[in-house]
Amino acid sequence: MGDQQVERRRRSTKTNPAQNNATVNDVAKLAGVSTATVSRTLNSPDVVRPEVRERVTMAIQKLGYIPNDSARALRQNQTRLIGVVVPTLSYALYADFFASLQKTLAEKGFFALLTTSEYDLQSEAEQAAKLIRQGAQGLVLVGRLRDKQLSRLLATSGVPYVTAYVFDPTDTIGSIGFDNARAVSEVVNYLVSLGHRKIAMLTGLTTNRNDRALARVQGYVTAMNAHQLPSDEWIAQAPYTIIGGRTALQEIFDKSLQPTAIVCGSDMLAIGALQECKARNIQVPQDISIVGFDDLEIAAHIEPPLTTVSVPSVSMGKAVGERIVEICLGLTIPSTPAFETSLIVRKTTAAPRD
Amino acid sequence: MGDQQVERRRRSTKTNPAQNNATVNDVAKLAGVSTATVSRTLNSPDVVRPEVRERVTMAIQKLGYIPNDSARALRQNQTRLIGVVVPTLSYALYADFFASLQKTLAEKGFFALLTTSEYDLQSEAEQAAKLIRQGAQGLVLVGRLRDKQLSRLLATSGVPYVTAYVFDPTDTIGSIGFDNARAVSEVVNYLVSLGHRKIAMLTGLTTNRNDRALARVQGYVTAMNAHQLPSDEWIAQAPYTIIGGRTALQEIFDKSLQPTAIVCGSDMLAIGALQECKARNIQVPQDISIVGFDDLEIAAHIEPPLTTVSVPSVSMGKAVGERIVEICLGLTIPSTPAFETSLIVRKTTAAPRD
DNA sequence: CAGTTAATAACAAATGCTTTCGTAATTTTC
DNA sequence: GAAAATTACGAAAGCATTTGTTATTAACTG
Repeated sequence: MGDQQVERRRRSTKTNPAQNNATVNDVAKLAGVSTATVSRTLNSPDVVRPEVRERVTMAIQKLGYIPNDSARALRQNQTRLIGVVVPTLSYALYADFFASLQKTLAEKGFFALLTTSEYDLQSEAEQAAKLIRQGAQGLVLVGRLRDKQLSRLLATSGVPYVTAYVFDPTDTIGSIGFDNARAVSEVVNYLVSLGHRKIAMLTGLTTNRNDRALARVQGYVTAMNAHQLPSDEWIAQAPYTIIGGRTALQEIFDKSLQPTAIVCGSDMLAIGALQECKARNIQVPQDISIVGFDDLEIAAHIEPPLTTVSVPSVSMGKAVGERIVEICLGLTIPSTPAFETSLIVRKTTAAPRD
Repeated sequence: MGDQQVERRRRSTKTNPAQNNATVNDVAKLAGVSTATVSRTLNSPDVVRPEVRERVTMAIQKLGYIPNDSARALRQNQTRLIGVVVPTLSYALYADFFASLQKTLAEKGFFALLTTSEYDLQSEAEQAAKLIRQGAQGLVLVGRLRDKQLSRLLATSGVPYVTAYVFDPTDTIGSIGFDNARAVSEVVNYLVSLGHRKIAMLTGLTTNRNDRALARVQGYVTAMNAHQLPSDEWIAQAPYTIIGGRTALQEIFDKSLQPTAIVCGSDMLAIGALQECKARNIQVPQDISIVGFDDLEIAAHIEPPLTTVSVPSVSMGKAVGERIVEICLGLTIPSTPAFETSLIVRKTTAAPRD
């Protein structure tokens, strides 16, 4: 049997030319130990004699050895990659959420693979599928409403996931968020307590089945009903942008409705509404009260400072990060209660005239 | 020789309990072919007979087989992971940049591993090191000023990288950005042409060696010198926040300086300056002109709309994505010229009084 | 129809690391 | 001082792929 070709093909497939190349084998050879010992010096230094450890460390230094994580991942079945799909990064809320999440993951030795869905559930499903294929060990998603395909994939692949920004009392392990509906209801209650009766709502697009937006509308409708106030006509939709806020408010006015207060599904909508009022010479809060949602940095700094609902993006990001890591590591998992939002009253709300 | 223990330890190390498990082997068995054929149906379908291909595809379907990317990465030495370190995500500029970059990478089949440095070069170095260890095939960094350690690591590891937001004419391959200094010089020139002589500058923190901020200050100083105007005293630093802008402007006023125009290193600083002026009953632009930098969405929508410098974050993100992929794939690489910024004149600039 | 060629698929090696098992060396125990 | 226990290290298997080489079959040629 000719086995003389064993050594023939060495280092044949080198996609990346200038890549670092030292392997655990090179280190072992240089340090005069076995690869097992090199691995141990790296992963459980305490079980290798200081003297040997030193030698190995020197060799690593000298060769500029960097462990190949693909190999480690393959062997340990552990990529330490968490896939994250957020609607967008252009909205500060999600950017902050992700920043917090990423920081938490980093502390645990995990990495975030970030993609955006642009508020499209089908795109979300595609992104998630790609992330799983790429080796994501766990997934973080925003919202609980999702594409059928994705539901199936999550089930069949068995990849654990955590959802953020909505709270599902039936899943206190995998959902971390707050009660969007209740938060908006409280806003409505506050406005009613101020004396408002004609309250409009500006919401983000619900056509693409955005469950956060949907829940906020729901909260508005519920509260209005509870106060026996009309709501159906008083709702306008637009994208979560300043322009969106302006056009949505125009739409309300175009129906000849005369709201004394406007509840917005996001601060950007509220800022747009504020501008539209300014353009029409409507005084805020004297003529119209406006309430935002999210409490972005800018909200406190516009004129007049915006009354809004503060959302715990940062603590949610942290909690989500901890949770998904716990699940991936198979640790025992305490259930998480809903996070709380809080109404931040600034200068865009007041009692209606007379 | 006893080799009866070969089969003893099977499937022993299973870190992740509920993970998908079908391997290429299972698929091969079910389809009645070899693993090689399964691999080929996936990667070069044209070389396998349609009939067989069909059988394999069915088996893949049936088992819900998802290729293990760690194994593929190991074998091909190709992780398709690009590490990205940006200063922060809380600033919309970088969020938009990343969004564009990520989208471009996704189109090429690559993924972004995102971390933030919080404007700290040492942290940047640490993040980059982690990313390389995690298997990043290429790196995207912001700015060209970096920690000594990181420079060394980049050199020894041979991991290719691209820098963004600054342009280095000596490296038209690895640097993609614009001329920060010139952009600010043009702002100064514009203000001088309007008749301004007392021009202050509000800059981001330069103490942590932020080369974008540094270059912007440099551009201000150069232009002021060219016009034989004083500049040294007229500079104040603060973090890139609204509050930062307010305190920085206060600092200027506290020196009893009476600027008629203020150049800001970012829109957030400009918005802060604007607020400070409002608080002091200073009219903008009648009493003081203010110019921002970045052209965030909000800039066009505050009152009065902000004159600012538009930065090509999105096209830069796209170019960076294409470039780093080209490099990783070893493609031929055209050099990139500097991107252009443009001054967007809105309502916060005017000629000074008399 | 024998012989060459082309097309497919199987075999088996190789990727870099971790980890089990075994053993040699050292320490502890009675 | 011999037996037992402990410690430190090496040999080699195994993780799930890809891929160069070889074997098989089918097609084609003169």
